[in-house]
Amino acid sequence: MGYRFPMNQIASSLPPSRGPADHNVRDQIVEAAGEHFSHYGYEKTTVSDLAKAIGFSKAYIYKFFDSKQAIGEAICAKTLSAIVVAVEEAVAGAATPTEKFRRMFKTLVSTGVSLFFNDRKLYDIAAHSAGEGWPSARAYCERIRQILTEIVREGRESGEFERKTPLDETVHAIDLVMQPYVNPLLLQYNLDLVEEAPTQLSNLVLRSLAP
Amino acid sequence: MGYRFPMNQIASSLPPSRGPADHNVRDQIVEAAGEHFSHYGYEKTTVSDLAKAIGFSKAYIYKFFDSKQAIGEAICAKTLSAIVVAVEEAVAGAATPTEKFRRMFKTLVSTGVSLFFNDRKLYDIAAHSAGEGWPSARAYCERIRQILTEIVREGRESGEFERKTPLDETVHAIDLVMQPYVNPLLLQYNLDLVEEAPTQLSNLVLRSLAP
DNA sequence: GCGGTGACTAAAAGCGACAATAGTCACCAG
DNA sequence: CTGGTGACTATTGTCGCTTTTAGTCACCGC
Repeated sequence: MGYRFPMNQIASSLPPSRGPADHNVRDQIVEAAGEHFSHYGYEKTTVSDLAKAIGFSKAYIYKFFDSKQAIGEAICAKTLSAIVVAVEEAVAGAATPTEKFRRMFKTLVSTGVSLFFNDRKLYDIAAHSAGEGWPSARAYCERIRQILTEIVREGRESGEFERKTPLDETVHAIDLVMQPYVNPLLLQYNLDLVEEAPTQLSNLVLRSLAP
Repeated sequence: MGYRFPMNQIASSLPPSRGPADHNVRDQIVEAAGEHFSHYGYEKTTVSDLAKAIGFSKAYIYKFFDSKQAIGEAICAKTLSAIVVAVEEAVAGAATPTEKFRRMFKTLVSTGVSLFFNDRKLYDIAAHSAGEGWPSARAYCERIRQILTEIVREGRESGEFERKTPLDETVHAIDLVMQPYVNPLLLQYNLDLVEEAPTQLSNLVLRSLAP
């Protein structure tokens, strides 16, 4: 039996869903939710709306999801996954760890901001998710940290970055620096810094990584 | 004629007040506001409450302040000044620029957090102020940046910090790093990081400043 | 003029009745 | 046993109304 989520999707540690994992109807729900949430927002779409959209009763939806929030989580995970994918692609296209880090940071911010402006409703879900510490948001931050760790590790191995400080500590500190731009909840308060921050902070971080 | 605010107070660039600058009644208003806001919060205290507390009519208060918000600003400025003073003292007690920076960051966070837990009502005003970009909050951030600039400048002169990158840029980047812990609006979202962040981030910043 | 106010208004907060919604459950069809 | 639902409830949101509240102004006593 396959895992509950498709490959590059962010998997919640404790999936708050029920019913069969891969089921046509489940996908239909997620799809309908994606459109409705994106159009009318999380609050303004009722579970009945989703039921109507896929031609089933509201009660049937609860065979697949524990709660409306669980549906929100699924959408949120999908949204955040898109950012992760963008970051992964940007990183893959860079040659050196230094460049990887720069691109990672920049892509992270720019996709986040673009989500904010082009898909505000979905962004709001993500922000809310981060604020409440939902698994989807946690998993997202965790994934970003992993990518970061990989970059730093690679940089250390190639001798491009210093090797004195403990890896975990370094990564954690850099993570703290990026946090205000990674976390959707915080990003919205830093929109005015979004132009300068990635470059300036990348410079600072990279200086701190110099061997 | 003296300036509108006592020496180590944060002065708004465009003082949104009216009436004589140093007037007994003005001080009484500020004092009463300090107590009421701190006790019952900004929203729950009415201007009439303040008037009653000092034994004058509500209308008279508006001879000294443009609006309730202006009174809020005064209180906010006072509150934030206290943080600045704490930071200045901590910095003054340190020998090297490195140590000054460490203490600055640490004091900033710890006084901010202590404000959050011990004077929540006042903290909320400060957070609101920062969110709305009131002059008092701007001035506070500006003052923090000045102190930071001074430390970096001193460190550069003494050869403790690198001198290659432009001073402004360096300071700005460090400022960005500290922002989530300086800005009361942001600090409240980072309370769980408050233990580790100052040390970890200080380490990172200082590594980036190494000559 | 200076120190001070009550009476007014426009806008917003508070409130209670009512409607919409999340979530459950017993039950039905094949 | 799988696939599916209508009818129910407890909670939450919303709407219109009343009360408060920020802010003004003309005016008073000295």
